[in-house]
Amino acid sequence: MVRKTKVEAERTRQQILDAARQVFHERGVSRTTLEQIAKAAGVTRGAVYWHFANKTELFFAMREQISLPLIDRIHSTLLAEDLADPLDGIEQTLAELFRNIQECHVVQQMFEIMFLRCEYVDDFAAVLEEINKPGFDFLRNVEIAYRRAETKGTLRSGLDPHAMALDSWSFVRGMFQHLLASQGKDGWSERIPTMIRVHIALRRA
Amino acid sequence: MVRKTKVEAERTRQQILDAARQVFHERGVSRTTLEQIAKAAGVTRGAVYWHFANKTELFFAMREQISLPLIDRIHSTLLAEDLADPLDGIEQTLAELFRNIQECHVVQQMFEIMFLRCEYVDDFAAVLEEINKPGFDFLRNVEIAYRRAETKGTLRSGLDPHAMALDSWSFVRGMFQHLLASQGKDGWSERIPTMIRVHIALRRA
DNA sequence: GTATATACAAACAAGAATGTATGTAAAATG
DNA sequence: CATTTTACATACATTCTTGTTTGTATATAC
Repeated sequence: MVRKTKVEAERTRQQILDAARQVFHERGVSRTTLEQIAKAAGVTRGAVYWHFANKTELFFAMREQISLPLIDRIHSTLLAEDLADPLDGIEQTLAELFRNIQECHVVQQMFEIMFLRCEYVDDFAAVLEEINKPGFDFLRNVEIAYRRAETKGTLRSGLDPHAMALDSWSFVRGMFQHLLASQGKDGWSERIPTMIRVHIALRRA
Repeated sequence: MVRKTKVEAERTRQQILDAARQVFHERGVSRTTLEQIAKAAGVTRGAVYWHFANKTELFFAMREQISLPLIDRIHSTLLAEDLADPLDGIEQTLAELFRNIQECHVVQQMFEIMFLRCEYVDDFAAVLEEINKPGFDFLRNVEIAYRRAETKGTLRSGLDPHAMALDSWSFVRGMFQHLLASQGKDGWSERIPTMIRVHIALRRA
């Protein structure tokens, strides 16, 4: 076989990452072998071991590549500067988040791997904390948004912004679970926008 | 080695089930070997293969033994006959549900296995549907409770019982995730009763 | 243009893990 | 009391995976 140029090598690296996502999604992380990934990527295990030390490192690389950009996008929308009603900002952010998942096949696969096809033990236990971290950021920012709504008087009086943020966070995480666990069998996808609207409407003045 | 009596055999079967839960929880389902389970149960793989055909069957047996009784308990509380305010019934049911998880070590381990240490592929994909089913039952019953509250006038007017049930379901499922994923590190456990109260208060008249 | 490092493929060695087959002593059974 | 199951332990064969090692053609650096 011929030696590849640097750009070609980078492309096979990407192919391996893509193949890993596919196979992880299909067989579960623990049960996929590097051989399967290599085959799906059209290379041999040699190439995989050249680019990644082992399966764990490959998994982490695959995950970061997809989730990091996603996280950035979310926060920029949530705290957009002075909206007329911050509650609209929250509503739109949530809607956009779920739209992202439903429309982007890659993101959806990644989430399904994270929630349904990965065992968080040993090396992977660290991933859990990395998953929780953006959650905490989200929680904090949503609370800020609710607080702004309180100031502007669009939040129904008597509602505590912190408590509302906690409730919304649970709501979001639950929706995630539903959406992923239902595997698109029930009509979950279509109900989501309505559910988000109802959830926010519950706390409008 | 001596042959055991029937009751003794039943006890080793139970020991294997207990050991399986422990080891599944510690190492993740895919990564635990029957050898590890056997060792933890104080027997050999021979005993495991005698009582169960393979790891999958053992997993299913372990799961059913714990989850079935739990499901029964939930529904009986949720639709308790004519409470003054059905919303109180929902609140109490949720509180009790989470208390169950926090207090019963076995239940907690089982849920952590299901949510964080199991890959839902191939044989295990069927488990997902079994998990979803009691969820649907819960959803339906909560909706009934909300409808009763509407009739009694304790549900804030203008709120749709069905939409409220969906919101509550997401809320519960999200709390599950938080509770299990946080691994008891943050002060989640203590906040839960308050969160439940807030969630229900949002929809009181 | 030569030397060297690169980007893999191919071969190798070793250790699990699984399923099955065999052995066996004691409990059931009659 | 003789026979037959039962409830395992032990041994075996086979298959998978993994990690490493070796080989090599060719970009790339100088």
